[in-house]
Amino acid sequence: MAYEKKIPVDLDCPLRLTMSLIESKWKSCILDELREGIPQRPSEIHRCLPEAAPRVLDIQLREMVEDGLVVKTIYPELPPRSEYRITDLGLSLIPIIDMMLKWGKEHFEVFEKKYSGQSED
Amino acid sequence: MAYEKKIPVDLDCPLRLTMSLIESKWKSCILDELREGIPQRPSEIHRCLPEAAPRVLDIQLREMVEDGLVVKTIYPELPPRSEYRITDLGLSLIPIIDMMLKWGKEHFEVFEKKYSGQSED
DNA sequence: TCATATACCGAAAAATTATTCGGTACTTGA
DNA sequence: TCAAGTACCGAATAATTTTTCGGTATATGA
Repeated sequence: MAYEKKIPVDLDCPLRLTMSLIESKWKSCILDELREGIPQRPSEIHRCLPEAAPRVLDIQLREMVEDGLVVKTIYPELPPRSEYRITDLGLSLIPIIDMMLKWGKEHFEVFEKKYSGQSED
Repeated sequence: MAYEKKIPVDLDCPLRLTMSLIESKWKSCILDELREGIPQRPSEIHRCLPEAAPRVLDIQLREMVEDGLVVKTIYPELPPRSEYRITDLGLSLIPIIDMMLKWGKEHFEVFEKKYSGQSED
């Protein structure tokens, strides 16, 4: 595991279970990236999400493999090559991702105004 | 604001905008609690979510007020009384909460097995 | 030879979020 | 008078997550 948790995930709450799989900073974006089912190399994912530190994507992709949301294929070549592909389990989260995407687009302006003067202190 | 962020929320990504409103540990549960539209006092919310530290609920409720997901009514009485009620904006997130609730219930067993030996180290 | 690209990892630092503790102020009921 | 309940808040601490930095190893092209 990437991060050792001292407090276990609360499995009694279905809401928190679902959240725990997608709440990390880039996981929802990764799922959105892989949604078409086309396998992508880590370097491609990095380029699609340039604001994310490559190390975080590594870590979050590995967690998503552990959670069964994506699968990883390693090709024994040099220079090294590997690919990540979304699984059926990962695909089953896409409707949720879509609703969040839709909601975010619809309510954009409200928060654009609200947080326009964010980092001035 | 409760926690001062040094890195601003990425408003360019609708997904991350939506996530930022609900990803805190108890916000989705609070929305689920208030979904019926019945105003609830902080102490009632605390009792409904006994695993949450009261202080966190205070902070997250305040953030949700700032984000316009709930409204707070303070009654100028003694002992003090106040109530939180979900807004239309908050209600518009309920379909997303519902899908996550549904997904979590449907995929429970997989993760129950996977994380059964979590806190043994 | 040297820079760049590939994929990955460990360790430390920084940032964020959650928790605990103690305090304010006033009321009711034992 | 004292305990408990109400609603808060500040500050310190703990836990978690993200970021940065440097390193491994090999291949290609300038």
